[in-house]
Amino acid sequence: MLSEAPALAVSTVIFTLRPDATGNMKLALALVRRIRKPFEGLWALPGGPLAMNEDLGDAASRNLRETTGLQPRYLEQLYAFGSLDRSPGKNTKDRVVSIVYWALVGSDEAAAAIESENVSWFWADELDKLAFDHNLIVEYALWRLRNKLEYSRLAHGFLGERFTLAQLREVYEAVLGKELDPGNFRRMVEANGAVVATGERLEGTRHRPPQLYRYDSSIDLTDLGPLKPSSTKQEKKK
Amino acid sequence: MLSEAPALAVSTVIFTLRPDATGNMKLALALVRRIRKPFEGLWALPGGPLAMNEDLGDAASRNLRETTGLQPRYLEQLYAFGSLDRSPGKNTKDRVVSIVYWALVGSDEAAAAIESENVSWFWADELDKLAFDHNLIVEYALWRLRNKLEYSRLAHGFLGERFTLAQLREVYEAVLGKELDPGNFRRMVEANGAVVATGERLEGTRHRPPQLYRYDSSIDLTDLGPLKPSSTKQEKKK
DNA sequence: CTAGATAAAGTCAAAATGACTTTTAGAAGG
DNA sequence: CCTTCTAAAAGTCATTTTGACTTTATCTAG
Repeated sequence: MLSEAPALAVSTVIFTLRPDATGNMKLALALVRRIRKPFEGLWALPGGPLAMNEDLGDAASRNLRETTGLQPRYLEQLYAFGSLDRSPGKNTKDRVVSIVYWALVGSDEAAAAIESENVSWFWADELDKLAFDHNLIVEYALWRLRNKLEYSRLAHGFLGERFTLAQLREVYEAVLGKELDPGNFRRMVEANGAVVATGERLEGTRHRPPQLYRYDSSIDLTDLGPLKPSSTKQEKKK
Repeated sequence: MLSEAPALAVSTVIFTLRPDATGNMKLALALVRRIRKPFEGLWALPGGPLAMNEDLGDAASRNLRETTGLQPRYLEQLYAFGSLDRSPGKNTKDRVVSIVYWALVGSDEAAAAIESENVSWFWADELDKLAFDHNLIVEYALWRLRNKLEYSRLAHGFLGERFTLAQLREVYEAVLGKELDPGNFRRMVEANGAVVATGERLEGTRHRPPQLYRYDSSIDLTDLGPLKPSSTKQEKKK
C-alpha cells in the first residue's frame, strides 16, 4: 500500500445575471445534478479532479466550459475546502480537498449557455439543499462577490465592452440586492476613474440618449490573488 | 502505476512583532532552512504534506507548533498555490499544490520561540530570495495582513488580553509601516466599538497612566473564510 | 514643586456621503 | 410643430467622516 493522500478536486461557482419574470436582472448560478452515489439527484457545483499537468485556474475554466459551454469573463480562486467531514461517509479514504473558484459570465452569453435535464441556472438567493457542503461554499462566494464589487472593476464580468451607467448600476443593484441613487452612483463611478466615456451614445431609447462607457484598461486594482501579473516572476531587485 | 495526482502540502506564513535595534516593534516572520535538494540552503516557509486524517487548519497549526513551539493567536487560510512551474524541475511528477495559511503569534510569546541554525525570524520587509515561490507568497500574505487589519480585530493576535491604546496603535503602525495620529486613532477605535475599556489602568509609567482595554468578545466581524461563525465549527467533534 | 512625558479630550476645515431637485435631450403622438 | 413622457446628466445642501492640530489632565522623577 502506498502513502495515501487526500484527493484533490477543483470546483467552480459560476455566476451570471439573468432577467426574472418581471424583467429585472437577478443573480443566478449554474449547477449540475449529481448522478452518482453520494447525494445522487441533488444539485451541486460543477467540478472534478485536477489533472496532473493542469493549472488550478485552467481546471476551473474547463469546469466552466464543460458545463455551460462558455468562457469566464472573470475568474478568481475562492477557498480550499478540506474538512474531514465534507463527505457523508465515515471513510476517510474518500476524503477530497476541493479548491473552489468563482467565475462571472456575461449575461448576454449566459442566455445561450447549455441547459439540460442535468445542467441548469438557479437564482442565487433561493437555493435548496445542495450536495456536500456546497450551500456553504455558495454563501461564501456570494459574500466575496458582494464585497469585491465595490473596489474592483468586477461588474465588467457581467457586461459587454461598452455599457451605459444605468446598465452598470443595474449590475450593482442586482448583486447587492438593493437600489442605488442614480446621481450618487454616477458621482461615485466618475470619482473612481476606472470607467471612461467613449463619446458614443446609445440611441433608440425613448428618452435622452445615454453616454456609452468602457473600463479603463490601464488600471486594475483588483485582488486577483498573488498570481495577478501575467508575466512578472522576477521583480525582486536586490 | 496508479492514477497520478498532484501532491498536497500545507505551508504557513507565521507573523509576529519584535522590537528592532532601536526598540521599535517591527513585523517579522518565521522561516526554516531547506536541507534537501531543491533550493538546499535557502530559507523557506515551514510546511509539509497533509496527513490523511488532518484538517487543513490543523496541519497549519502543526507547522507552527513544530517550527516555533507556539500556538497561533490567529490563523487564516491565504491561498492555494498550484502553478505547474512552482518547482524548478521540469518533471511534472514532482508537482505540489500548497495550501498556504498565515498566522499571528503574540510578540511576548514569540520571544520564547524556538530558534536554531535552521529556524529563525526575519524582518518582513527585508527578505532575501526564498525557496520556490515563497517570496510571492509572503508578499501576498503581507498584503492580506495589512488589508484585514482595518476591518477586524486582527491586532489582537499580537497583543495580550489587555492592552493600552498606545500598544494597539503600535501594532497598527508596525503592520502598516507608518505613523498614526494618536488622537485620530483613539477616535477611530472608540467609534468602531470592538474594543472596550476595562476600567483598570497601567501603572508604573513615568506619565499619566493609560487606561487598559480589551476586545469586546461579543463581536467578530472578521472574514475567517466560510468557516467563521464562532458558535458553529467549534462543536464539530461531538 | 517643577519638569518631563504621554493620556485624553477638544477644535476646525476639508472631503465624502446620502437624499433630493433641476435641467437637458431624445422619442412618440397628436 | 408642439406637447408629453422618460431617463440622462448636472446641481444643491445638510450631515458625516477624516486629517491635522491644540489644549488640558495626570502620572513619575528629581
